[in-house]
Parts: sequence; C-alpha cells; structure tokens
Amino acid sequence: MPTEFTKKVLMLIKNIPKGKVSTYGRIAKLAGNPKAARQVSWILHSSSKKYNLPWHRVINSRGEISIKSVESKELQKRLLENEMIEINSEFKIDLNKYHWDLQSIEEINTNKKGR
DNA sequence: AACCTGACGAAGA
DNA sequence: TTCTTCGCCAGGT
Repeated sequence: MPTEFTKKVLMLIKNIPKGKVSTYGRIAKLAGNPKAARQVSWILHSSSKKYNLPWHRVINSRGEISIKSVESKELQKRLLENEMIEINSEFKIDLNKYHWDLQSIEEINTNKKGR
C-alpha cells in the first residue's frame, strides 16, 4: 500500500512535461516532505516500471544524472536527448533552462479542472 | 530491534 | 567552486 506521500510523488512525476526535468528534492518538497529526497529516489528505482513513470525526467539538484549503473545512465541520457534536452559530456543538464517550474501541487489540480 | 544502505541535499570548510 | 560531513526516510537483512 503506497503512502499518501508516495502517491503524491507518483502523481507529480507523471505530470512532469516532456522536455522538462525536475529534481528529487523538488518533488519531495511538493509532495509535502522537503527532507525526503532520498525516499523519492527509492520510489523511482523500485517502482518506475510498475507505474509507468517518466523516471528519466528526475535528476539531482546539481542538474546531473544521478544514477549508478552505467547502462541505465546512458539510457537516461538517450531518453532525455530524445526530448531535445541538452546534456554535456559529464551528464550535466542546465537546470535554468530545463527545470519544471511548478510552484505547488495545487497547480496540477487546477489545470486539470480547467481543462 | 539494530544496523546498513542509497538514482539526495544543505551547510561548512 | 569542489569535497566532506551530517541529517533524512524507509526498505532490506
């Protein structure tokens, strides 16, 4: 059974637009627990397939692909490049350019209603 | 229950 | 700016 926090995290990640990225810390904060960045990463690597999430759009606060396995790292890079996101040779992304600028979880709910 | 672990992050040095 | 240290949280052993 996913906790409230987990559900919010999943919902937020699903809503990251194509061509944008977000960070573990930001997702945690928006989901209501600013200090649970590590938990966000755990949710991702344990259940991204299960929930069919755009896991590749979540990176660390320094704008880098923060993944250990070399294969997955390359995969994530390719997935992001497919969305026209630039990544340098050190797996770094310009957050100022690509960071999803959502301010609160309410914005998602509002947009859904409005549409 | 105790201890370890990590796709994290802020704060110091 | 780069490197450590330390706090966090929950799952695994």
